[in-house]
Amino acid sequence: MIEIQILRDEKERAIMGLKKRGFTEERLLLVDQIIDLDDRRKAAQTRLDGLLSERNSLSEEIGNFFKSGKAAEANQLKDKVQSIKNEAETVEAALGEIKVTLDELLVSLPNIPHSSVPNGLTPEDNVVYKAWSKEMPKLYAGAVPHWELAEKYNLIDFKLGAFITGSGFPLYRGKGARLQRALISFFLDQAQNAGFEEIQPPLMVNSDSAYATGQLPDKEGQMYYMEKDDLYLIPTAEVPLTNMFRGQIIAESELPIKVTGHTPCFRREAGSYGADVKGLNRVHQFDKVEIVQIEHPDRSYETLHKMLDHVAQLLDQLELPYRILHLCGGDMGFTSALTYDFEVFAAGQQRWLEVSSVSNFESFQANRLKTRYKDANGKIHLVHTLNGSALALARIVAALLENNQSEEGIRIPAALIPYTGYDFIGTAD
RNA sequence: GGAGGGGUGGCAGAGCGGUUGAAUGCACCGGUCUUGAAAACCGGCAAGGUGAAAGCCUUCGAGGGUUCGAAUCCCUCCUCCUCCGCCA
Repeated sequence: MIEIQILRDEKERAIMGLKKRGFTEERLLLVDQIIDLDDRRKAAQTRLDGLLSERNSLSEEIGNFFKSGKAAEANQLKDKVQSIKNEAETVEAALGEIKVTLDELLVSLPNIPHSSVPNGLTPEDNVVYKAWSKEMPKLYAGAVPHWELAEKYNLIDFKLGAFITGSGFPLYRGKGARLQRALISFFLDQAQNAGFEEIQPPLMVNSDSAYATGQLPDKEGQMYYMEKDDLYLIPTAEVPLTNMFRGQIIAESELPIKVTGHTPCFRREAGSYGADVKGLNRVHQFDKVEIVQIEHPDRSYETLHKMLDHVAQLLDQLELPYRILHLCGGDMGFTSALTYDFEVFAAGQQRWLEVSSVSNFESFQANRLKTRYKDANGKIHLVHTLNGSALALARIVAALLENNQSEEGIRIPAALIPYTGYDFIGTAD
């Protein structure tokens, strides 16, 4: 949720930013509506406060009258208080309505894109921030996509997963399952080396948490929901990891706070179809290691780039060709101010697959989370929150299998061998 | 799932209808003292809204109710602890 103060103080920047997200002139009126509504909120609040103040002092007087045995005077004042209360009730109801409307409008407003965010509305408008300059993998003539490799070497059973649960729920087995475990351990170790504290969070969250990080109400349909318990299955570890800090006031000296965690991620992905959803390209359940930082506003962009370096280094170690995209205004998530996507080239399909998304949310999430820090002067400000995938497994596995295939089998990159315990997947397995 | 007892400031812990936003202690910050530190002493120390400020208002797990007035009484929910049952 955007800070109203930003709309007031930096209205021009806000308008410019929202235009990048494809806001029409008509929708831009929202900004003025919000400011106007906030003015009305203040006026109503001031009036209510005045009435309550009056009520409080009269109540005190009544107390004093009773104490000194002047019941008649006390009862007289009671009538006066009653009329004040009636008025206060009316004002309070009006104020309540204003607040509800204001909140609805605010919640519908996405984050203001950073000034560097490219113009454009569709994924085609994303700008390549860092291209792959080295060699692309050269495959032999009989190379195939990962779903065929998975079947050939008995690594992943999509049919069995579909039988047990439904499509989009792969079942990993043998060396396939071991590869999953290896990647998770590798990613977590790397994150730990980079100073992130390892967390194992709950995999279901309540609506307060989903709301605070922006999954609700924006992406309600994206999440699996358990009605009986009013809980959501997490679509990413970002939700529980960021909510660790909901409502907290952190000492400035403790920033940045860095946490990481591996979790399965559950996504309904309603409405997807075609080649996009083949094999591991898009599934309902996949594993991911997420990195989250709570950072001082002055340093958040510097930190964002450090996170970029961290992800890049992981891909280097896995020997996967990748590129970094600077997402355009229209393709960025609702809560993000600046997002870089990492795409890995999957040679068996000859296509780029998104494996990581690294974002700075500035104070947008923090505003809903009410996560703040106290500066040296004792002043309290909202923190900035950032997160990134480091990394998402399913598509990494896809690229790993496809790019390292040969007639004999699949080679495992050196960095991973200590974790897999094997260096090759062959037909003999 | 059943029975009982709790949820108050960063922590501990009073308050149980009328200057209680909240005693007291610890922690923390500033000062005095000291060569320095500790101790001792003095002072400060919740958040949000509004306002230039003084101030005013709100908040004692959450929501609702009673009352002129609620941290204090009533109802609902959440949560924690103890005991019983079940269980990886």
